Amino acid sequence: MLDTSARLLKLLSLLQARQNWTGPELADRLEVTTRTIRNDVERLRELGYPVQATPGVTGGYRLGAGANLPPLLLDDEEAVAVVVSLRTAVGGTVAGIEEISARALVKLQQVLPSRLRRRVDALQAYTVSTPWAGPTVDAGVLTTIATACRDHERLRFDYRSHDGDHAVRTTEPYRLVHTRRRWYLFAWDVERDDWRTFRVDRIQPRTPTGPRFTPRPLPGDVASRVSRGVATAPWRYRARVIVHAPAERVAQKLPVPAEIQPLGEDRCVFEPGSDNPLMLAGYLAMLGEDFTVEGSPELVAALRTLAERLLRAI
DNA sequence: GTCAACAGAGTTGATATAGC
DNA sequence: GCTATATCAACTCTGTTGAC
Repeated sequence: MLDTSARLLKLLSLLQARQNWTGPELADRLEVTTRTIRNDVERLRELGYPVQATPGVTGGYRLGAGANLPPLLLDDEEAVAVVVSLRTAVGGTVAGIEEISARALVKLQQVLPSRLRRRVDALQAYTVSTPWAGPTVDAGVLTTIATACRDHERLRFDYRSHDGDHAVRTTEPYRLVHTRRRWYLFAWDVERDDWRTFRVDRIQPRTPTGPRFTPRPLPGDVASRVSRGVATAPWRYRARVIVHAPAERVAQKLPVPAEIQPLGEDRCVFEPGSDNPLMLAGYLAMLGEDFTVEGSPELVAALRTLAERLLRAI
């Protein structure tokens, strides 16, 4: 049997690991009687931990949210994951949390056992992330949206579209999706009566949020839907491109999911887009497959420019 | 340093009560 | 019927103190 202090920590760890425990379950885990569990729960409460107890058939003990964050007991894997996440956040795409993340990181590294510190250092030393020069997202905006998602409250915000237009949108927010180094809000657009994806760095929420709404069933896999939405965003330049290769092979070479339609066994067609025709030309050149452009004189001109530049290079 | 006495804390069992 | 809460009493363990 563990001594009292060790058992209290173990009990706290169990309560943090799972939402609901019955007295007999905890007693079994800690090799004491349910009476002792009750004493220990009482001690945790005296120490400020909000242990909630529910009587009845579906009853049990659970650790509630208190006024202050209680000390968290992380196992080895969880501790490594938190440190790596904090290091990523220090140089991440959410503005305003870099310094806070660094402070939390210092605290955590101070108490990290040396065996775990070695693992974290190894991960840090042998992984490289490219610096992000794109728009960052305000942490406060992200928190406001996430809270509205959680509480099922309508969200009104000023939205700057890709062509610079400003509009006020009223949405029922559902999910925040992080893909391709950008944050997106997946929401039901109340005025357009349809699902929409919004870039969070273009959102300026109007507070307070509300009123509350009844959640709708989500239309399948939100992450995939957002990825597809990003790939088919309203680019300034779009082109219909026939690729002389099987659709499966082309799909494997594309950096983002796209709607590809097979044209027989050896050809397929898709419609890539970009705000810059030269970038679109480079993107198609890197496919490593023969292709034919239909329409889009801007893309044709960009391909010609690119081809001439490459020829001059040799 | 060792031992006994003592106090206090911790654990357990039993029982009654209340909520679901 | 199951589970948590509250109370009381008995037992065990541990730390402290004082005598030798």
